[in-house]
Amino acid sequence: MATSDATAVIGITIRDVAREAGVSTATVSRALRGLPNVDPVTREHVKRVADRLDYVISPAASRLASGRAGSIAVITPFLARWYFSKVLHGVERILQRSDLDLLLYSTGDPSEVHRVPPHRRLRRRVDAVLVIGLPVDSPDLQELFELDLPVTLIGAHSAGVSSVSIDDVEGGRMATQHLVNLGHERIGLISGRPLPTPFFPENDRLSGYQQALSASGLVVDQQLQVPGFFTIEGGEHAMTAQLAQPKPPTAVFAMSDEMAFGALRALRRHGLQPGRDVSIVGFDGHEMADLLDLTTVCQPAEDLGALAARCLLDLLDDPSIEPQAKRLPTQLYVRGSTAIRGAAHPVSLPRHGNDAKP
Amino acid sequence: MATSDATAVIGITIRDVAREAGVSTATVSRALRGLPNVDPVTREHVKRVADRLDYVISPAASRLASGRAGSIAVITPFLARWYFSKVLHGVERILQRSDLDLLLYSTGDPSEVHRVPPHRRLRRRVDAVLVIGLPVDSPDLQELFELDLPVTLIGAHSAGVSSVSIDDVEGGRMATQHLVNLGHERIGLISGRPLPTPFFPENDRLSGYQQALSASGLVVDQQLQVPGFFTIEGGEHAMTAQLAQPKPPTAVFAMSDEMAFGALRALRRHGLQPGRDVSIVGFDGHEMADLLDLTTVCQPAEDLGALAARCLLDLLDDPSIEPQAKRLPTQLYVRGSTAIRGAAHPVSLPRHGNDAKP
DNA sequence: GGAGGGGATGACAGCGCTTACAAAGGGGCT
DNA sequence: AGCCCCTTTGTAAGCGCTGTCATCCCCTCC
Repeated sequence: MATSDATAVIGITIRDVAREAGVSTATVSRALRGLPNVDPVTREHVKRVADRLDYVISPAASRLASGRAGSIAVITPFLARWYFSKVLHGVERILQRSDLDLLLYSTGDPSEVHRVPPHRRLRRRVDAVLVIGLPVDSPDLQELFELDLPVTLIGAHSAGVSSVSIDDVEGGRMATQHLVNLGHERIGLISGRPLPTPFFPENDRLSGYQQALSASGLVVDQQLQVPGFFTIEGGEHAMTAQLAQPKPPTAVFAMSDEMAFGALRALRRHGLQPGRDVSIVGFDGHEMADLLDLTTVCQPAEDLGALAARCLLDLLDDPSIEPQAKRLPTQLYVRGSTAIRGAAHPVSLPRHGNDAKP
Repeated sequence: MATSDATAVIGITIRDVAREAGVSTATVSRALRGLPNVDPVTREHVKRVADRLDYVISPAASRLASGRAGSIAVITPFLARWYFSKVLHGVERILQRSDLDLLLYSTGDPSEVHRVPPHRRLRRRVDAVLVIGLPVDSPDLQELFELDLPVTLIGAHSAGVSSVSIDDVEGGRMATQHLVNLGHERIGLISGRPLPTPFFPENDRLSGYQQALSASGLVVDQQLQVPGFFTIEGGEHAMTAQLAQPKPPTAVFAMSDEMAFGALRALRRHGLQPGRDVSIVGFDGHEMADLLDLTTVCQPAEDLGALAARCLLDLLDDPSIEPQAKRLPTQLYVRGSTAIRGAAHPVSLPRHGNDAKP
């Protein structure tokens, strides 16, 4: 291969800059990368020449020579769901300022059949990995750890791995306690998957739920815990199942806003009014929660992503940093979907949620 | 630098595979990449050896030698908004099967101050570019074209550039015609930005809106066109502004579901009921539209992304393919937020005097 | 004034692939 | 039998950087 003429249309190389600036390629490399031990005058000169020639470094060459991949992978099961897109946004914002490329890998639902296992693709391709909300016991993740790359987990945590998440136990407790405080005693739960996954948000939220109930001397009833799979439809089905019980709950904590939205729809379909007939608390702080007047536990998803990205960048700078699990606070936003138990009337059957004016 | 011992911990190289398989590195390269003119037996053998050694090609080396960047950039202004995250998901799904890396670049709102202009970062770094929903007149995009890379636009179109989008004129017409058919005569519009952008969805939707009105002999009233900036809040403000008019519209077409959601909230805040008092049509097919009983023009966002990715892959395969503008169909979903004008009661005044439920 | 030190620069050998080109072998065909 | 062509394989020259090492030069200090 090879065009021996370096000035060809293909592109300006470091050699062209070196020649033009009257220095060696090594000096150009050092000057442009901000390395120490370069005369400020030389550096300025080189920079100016590079600019004038419109020189752009060849990432491939640089990577090959330096052994660094120059990019980091972001692995997420979903792209179009609230939490994941928010986190990704935060990550991107930070990474954009670094000179690392952001390689996006979506795995799809962990339960699905995989297309290409990420670790296979990641080898020699990235310097570090950011994982959004994948269960730690996922085989993919295990193989990822074996790649021996710096990893930061978002929304999950694991011993010996740096992570950024919220305090899900506290979040679950907060949501449930709110319902308890309103006088509710039969408090249902719309959880994620049927089988709990260790070290994963849903377990912690479940713990918080259980703790809040127990602390108030309430019974933790397995019948009142229905999986909603973190989707709107799932939430709707779960709520419908709750309502179908012989003794339905008077309040429900849904582990995500999207499931809570589904629950709201189920209520509407049953002619029930959120807050008055059944109280609902969500989890996330979805923009739509305000719209639907849903009480919810807000989590700073975008900040989680940004913080995780910063951690990873730091880790890349100084690999000796001990991994640590950082937490960001959550906050309860109380809205109309929760109310004192039996505040207005016992269950009645209005058609649609809209009340008359005073 | 340089460990001369290739079998070092650093990694297995093509040379190791070649030695182990008893062939030359060239043959290994050819065999592994599926190039023609390799004896099937040799190929199988090489593959087996490579597998056994757990060999992974070094992208950097491959890219440097071949001159291909091995990755494509996806540029999007937003990550966490419905349309963009859906499209991105579609793109990712297709690209995952290719051996190209997906580099994610979010520009933020085009009106914002930029961090790093994308084209600066893209040079020598990607083989092709996928642009989601950026106005064609954006300076960024212009400089992008000058990079002379294969480009595919999603949700916009431009002469000489391949693109994938919906028929926004038809979509706007469909939404508006629906309202006309229901007997509405004062039909408001919640648009995107105040100033129209050439070749951009909002202009086409606007055209569709105008066409539908004109075709039915209705007046196109500038006063009834309010920008909503494609956000919930923007939609709410816009709707509020519509209601504050001396002669408010009886129906409104919002150019996105998120703005329509905001409009719904504005209605609620004014004690008005969607469908009965004011009809609202959205645009997108957001999951939440079903929940909120919003009539909307559905667009297949994920399919748009997938199709665009396929186009770009094809273009990369065969650069001689003529750029073409592909379109995907939209579909009107009629729900409760639109109804025959004055079906229940004649139009009541927005501010006060709202009657109770039947 | 000479030795020693340190900052600035240059020379150059790779990094691990790809690919033109050359070479070798194996038929089919005349 | 000899020729030609095609398939398969090997050889080796880069791709455009980085990093080590050597060199040079200017200062400082004794």
